[in-house]
Amino acid sequence: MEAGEPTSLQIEKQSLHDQVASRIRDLIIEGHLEPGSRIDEAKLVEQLGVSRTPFREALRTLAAEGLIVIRPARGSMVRKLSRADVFSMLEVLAEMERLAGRTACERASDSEIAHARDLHERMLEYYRSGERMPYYKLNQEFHTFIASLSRNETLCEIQGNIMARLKRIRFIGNSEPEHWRAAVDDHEEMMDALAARDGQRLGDIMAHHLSETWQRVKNVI
Amino acid sequence: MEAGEPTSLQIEKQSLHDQVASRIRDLIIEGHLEPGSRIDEAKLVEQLGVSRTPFREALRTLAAEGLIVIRPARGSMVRKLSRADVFSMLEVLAEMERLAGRTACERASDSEIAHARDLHERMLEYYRSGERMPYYKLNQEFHTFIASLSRNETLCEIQGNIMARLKRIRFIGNSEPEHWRAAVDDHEEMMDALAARDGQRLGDIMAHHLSETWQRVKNVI
DNA sequence: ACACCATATACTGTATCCAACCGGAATTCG
DNA sequence: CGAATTCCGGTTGGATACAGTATATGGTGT
Repeated sequence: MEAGEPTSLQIEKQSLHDQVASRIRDLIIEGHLEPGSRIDEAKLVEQLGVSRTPFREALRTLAAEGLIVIRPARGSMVRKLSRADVFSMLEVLAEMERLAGRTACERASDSEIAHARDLHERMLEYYRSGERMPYYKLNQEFHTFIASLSRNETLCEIQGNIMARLKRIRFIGNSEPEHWRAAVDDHEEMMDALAARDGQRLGDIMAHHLSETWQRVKNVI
Repeated sequence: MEAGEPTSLQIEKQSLHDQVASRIRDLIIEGHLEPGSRIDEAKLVEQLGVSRTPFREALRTLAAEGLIVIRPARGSMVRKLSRADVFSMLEVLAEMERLAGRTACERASDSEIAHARDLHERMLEYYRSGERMPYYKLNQEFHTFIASLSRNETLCEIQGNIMARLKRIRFIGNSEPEHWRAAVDDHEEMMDALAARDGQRLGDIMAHHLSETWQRVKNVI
């Protein structure tokens, strides 16, 4: 959701609660805060070296983003995703990516498509050398980039939000070799469709890609 | 502070910032706070009779929802939607409703479809008697209900969020009689498709319905 | 007239206090 | 002896006062 514009010359005059929110987001995504675990306000405030006010503001933000749950007078906890939660997110995300794929083919410039190709090539290398983590990072970037080609701000925002919520789970997902291979094949097809500017096909592949993710992931939860 | 939903026996143990957030949300949606206008923290705090702490937490929530914009050290303002913003939201919303329509046909019970029919009939009456406001309210409820039939929590959440952002604009939208009539016709078709459990068709109509909304609205912004 | 500086007016962040509430433990009663 | 009630500790929620800082405004000097 944040991660805004590195392009603009804007001074990153982020307010403290934004920084705190980003920090906690990372802690959650990277697994330093277990899903379902209580968030000890006093302890985290101590660790981060900020006072309670901006910290609590940050918690409200994360709650609105759906990353944590706040129960009045009982503190907040990292949101634990149920099977149904994950399925519903993937179902929505699939349609988001379908839309992104369809419109990207209409709205992207040639150089942007070339850049997508470049990202894809680099992912291929990481796949061949079996480096999961860099592949995973690039994968995120690839999907985010395709979304941006839709020129649809709202779509980017929602896609980013859902991906943030699912990050840890998706990472777990492609641990098995054959799954990983299938994912890479999908990406190959995506690049074909994008190069041919076949929006319908690209959208279908991207949606299908996520239904495969569900197959991958559903037994792990 | 009339909260409004006495529907379930749910304990109304809402924390203060939630109440404040709802209150401000209503102020924005009902137009008491103009888009683009600065939000005078001190004044609103005074009016609402709360202190700054829950108020600012509420602002953070609304910012995460996209209803207001907070610029560090320069205060917050009601988000002003550009043409592109509205288009992007409608484009996303259309896909959301398409998904809702498609899956609703698979997952809804007969009695739920009957309830949708009931909502539709009541809307028809308001249409015939020309009562815009009650029609509008029921219209919101109708679309929200269809979304709920998808059994997809995430979809409901996002659809609700986008609808909240667009509420004022959509209300402006159907001021012209012929547009209103077209909208009613769409709803008639929706009910047909839902009754026939033709998910593809229902999804298409609902998406098309929103592209009409864009045609309605685009000149007003 | 324009530029620059000083002051005023916010908004942001901190610290502290008190009240309300949840959960568990101890006590009491059946 | 078991169960319900009560009490208490710890945590969260809300209010307020205060300090720091950035923006904006207005005035002054060239």
